[in-house]
Amino acid sequence: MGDNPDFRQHGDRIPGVAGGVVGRVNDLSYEEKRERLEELAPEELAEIEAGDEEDEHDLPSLPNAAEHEEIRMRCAPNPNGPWHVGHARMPAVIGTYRDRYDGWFCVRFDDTDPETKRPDLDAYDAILEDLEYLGFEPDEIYRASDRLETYYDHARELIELGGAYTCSCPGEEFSELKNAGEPCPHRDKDSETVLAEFEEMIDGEYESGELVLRVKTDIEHKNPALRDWVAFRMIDTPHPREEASEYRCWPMLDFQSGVDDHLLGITHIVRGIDLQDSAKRQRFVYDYFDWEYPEVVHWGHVQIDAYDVKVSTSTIAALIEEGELDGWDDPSAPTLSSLRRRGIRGEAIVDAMVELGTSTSDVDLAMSAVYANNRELIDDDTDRRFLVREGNQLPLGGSPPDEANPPLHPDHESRGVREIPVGDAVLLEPDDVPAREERVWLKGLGCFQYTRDTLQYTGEDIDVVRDGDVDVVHWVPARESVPVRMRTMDGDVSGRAEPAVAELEADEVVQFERVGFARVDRHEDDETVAYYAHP
RNA sequence: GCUCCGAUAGUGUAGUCCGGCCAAUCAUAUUGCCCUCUCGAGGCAAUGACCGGGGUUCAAAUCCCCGUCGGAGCACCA
Repeated sequence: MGDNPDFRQHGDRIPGVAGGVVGRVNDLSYEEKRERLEELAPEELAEIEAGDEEDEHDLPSLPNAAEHEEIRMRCAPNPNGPWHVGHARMPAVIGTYRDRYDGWFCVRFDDTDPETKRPDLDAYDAILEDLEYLGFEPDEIYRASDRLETYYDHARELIELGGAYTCSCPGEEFSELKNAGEPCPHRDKDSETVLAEFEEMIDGEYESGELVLRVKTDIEHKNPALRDWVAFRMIDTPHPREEASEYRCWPMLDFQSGVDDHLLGITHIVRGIDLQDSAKRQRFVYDYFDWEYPEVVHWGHVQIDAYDVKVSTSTIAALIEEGELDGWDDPSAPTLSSLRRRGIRGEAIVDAMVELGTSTSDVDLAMSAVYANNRELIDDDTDRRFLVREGNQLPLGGSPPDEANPPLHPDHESRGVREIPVGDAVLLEPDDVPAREERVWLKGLGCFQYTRDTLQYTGEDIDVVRDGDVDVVHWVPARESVPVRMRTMDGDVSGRAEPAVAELEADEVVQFERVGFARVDRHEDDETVAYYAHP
């Protein structure tokens, strides 16, 4: 139409004409379409078929991936506690990219604040365990607190390049100058003085707040967030790691992370929008050193539905401290260790995180998506068992069989059947107790009518269920069942299970029929403890 | 106040760069039906979205402008 403006007045007929053609094309088989396209436009076909491979990935391609010999990424957690569900996003995404590009990723603990974000010594290993649970093994592990000398060396070099200055302005005063776009009096110091003062910082000759090293950026930059930011500051509190406890002069994230990303050969940085300006800040350092900045992907925050507690390490820690939660793996804690204890596979979480993509807007993760993934992973392998929660006891009459033999898995009869002794009374969940004179089908056992306070065995065959007149319910023998405490997100539920549950291996995941999936946690003297996963 | 981002069904996502049956993809969710000795699994179906307003154009989810809403940074936190 650009070539033939005369056609424009007939533009509204395009849908009619194109529609017919599209209709005819849609009627062709896949092979016919492919053949026809090969005749008309082989290069288009090639593009489409390349695209087909692309479509198998849930994540968008990494920017300029082809230009790098090896895709190298890092996961840079602050070890201030075990991971919550939201933390799974980073390993899920970069681990998925690593597999896709045959790349590399490391875990680098950015533990450079011994005070405000004080590292928790147990968290280093806890995080690595969480990572293993998710199914990833890092190619390398680093701790920033091992690398202080490297950061100092680069700071010295930066000072010699005239890219940094020591500054003793109180924070508030500097902030005012900065917001006005005015340099502070320390900005023009010669580099010998700066270097000497920086060495004194390293030697611990200043106290917290007395002197910082700033990167000289552009004091009039239109974005105030980028103006002369702090690279090193003094911290009086010793680092909890023995190896790092003597250091007092600590780099800020933007300096440490910027230097490390270069030294580790990181090609792609994935991080949250809270660090949107980090790349812009770090670029000033990169420019001084004449380094090339990695590609950056930013994503928004993840909210997770289904949890009452706020998903943040410090909030969870506080709730544990107050006794609101039993620990990091309490069933209602939004942590990875909790999901693991509930029998949810790390893979289910990873898949859900990958499905979220890498959009810069904030996203909500629906736990139902994780549950759906997990159900798909485990359903086929999971044996069925009966658990009756807060059961009502009902005597049996009419000489029912001594033993019931429901299958371990309805879709796999070859796995065999369970052997559940019946006895002279059963427990039913309150909602399942039939009305007077009504019938109910006890799964794997038979049909019963509720008459004169007893369940009378009627001996009818399964057709009564197929006719739709009789509800099918789960049950346990009143006497030979075993006590179970099932821990759920909404609190503990007591119940009784078929006897074999007392013999299950810890860690086995079962489906309590009509209740949901749960993981057997342990057997205590008087009860079995299970953790509920999901319906 | 200054500076950056972003906005497609309940949720997430594809499409946006390069406008053209996009009366919009897929998954999940919810509901109904079929199947099943589970409320699980499987099958089928329904529900449900381009933030608003202008502009450009024969044609706008897509490009431009203005709003609105949301997020982020302006830390000696990460």
